[in-house]
Amino acid sequence: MFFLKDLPTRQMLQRYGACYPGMNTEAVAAALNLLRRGSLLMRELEAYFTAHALSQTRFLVLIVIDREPDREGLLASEIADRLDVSRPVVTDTVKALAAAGLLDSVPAVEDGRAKRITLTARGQAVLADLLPGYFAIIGAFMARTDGPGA
Amino acid sequence: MFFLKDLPTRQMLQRYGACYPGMNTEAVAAALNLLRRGSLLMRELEAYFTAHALSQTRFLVLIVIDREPDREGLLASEIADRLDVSRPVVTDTVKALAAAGLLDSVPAVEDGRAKRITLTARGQAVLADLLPGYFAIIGAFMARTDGPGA
DNA sequence: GCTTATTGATTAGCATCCTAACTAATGGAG
DNA sequence: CTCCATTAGTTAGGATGCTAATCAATAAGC
Repeated sequence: MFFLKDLPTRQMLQRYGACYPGMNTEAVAAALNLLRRGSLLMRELEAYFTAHALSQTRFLVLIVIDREPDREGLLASEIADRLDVSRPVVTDTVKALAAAGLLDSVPAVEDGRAKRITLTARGQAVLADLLPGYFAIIGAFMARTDGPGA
Repeated sequence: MFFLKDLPTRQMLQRYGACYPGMNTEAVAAALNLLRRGSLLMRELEAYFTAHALSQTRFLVLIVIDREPDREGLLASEIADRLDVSRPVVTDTVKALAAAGLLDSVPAVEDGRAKRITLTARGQAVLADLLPGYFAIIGAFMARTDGPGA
């Protein structure tokens, strides 16, 4: 998360640019906007998930499993591959979601080390319940911040 | 941080949109791009700071103090105001930066509760050292991802 | 002037991320 | 077949964020 509330003005950046000749003022201004906007949206989404006893990461775990319905569930390592989080995070997240009844985790028959992780009916229902609000928050945020002030 | 590596295609979003009538497909696609790009840049910047014994947040603390040279340092609560992090985070961050010799923290004369936090000469030097690399990472990232594929 | 509310900062406890090290199962080389 | 490298998953320990509760100093009410 990028926590700076008031981004430097173009003027301030140009002053920096004078000191650091290689710097692309426009690119930096755009990047700081990207970071700040992304962080603000992230905060809103995290609050939404927290209010529903989830988190961004837990939600994304549900999503990536739901996204491949032809597969008979995913392995933990496959989830980690699709999600740019470390394996231990997948272990903990899956454990929490299974405890909440949203995922099932059964040993894989073809590989004694692996586990097949699937959505339960309840997991699918929770996902379907959350998506409209998720899209609504995103839509409202973009409408609010996509203008000239952004 | 937004961890989903492969964003949903427009086609997948449109299928979702069919199920959830209120959804603005274009806005959602743009928002997911915003989140993912922001997270990728954040990762690069965090790696840069980690390699220099700092973190994004510690760096921003240095920045906000440096940004107001006319003030005789900032109070911890003023740092928290400018930085959208909780007070305890400021307490810990300032403590760590002071231990590293980058900040000074002296009791405020006009208010027995408060502390005036200033950059040391070393803190200013570290900041000046880090900025060129920071801007370079941002510039490279934007050049790489700002194109049509982004 | 004394009591109470507010404010600056910290502490305590929790959540979630990471890397490094570990266990257990698989699979390939000889 | 046996040994060893690889792979799946977990555990352990550390960093960093949060909220709620606490302590101390200031400010405000009567």
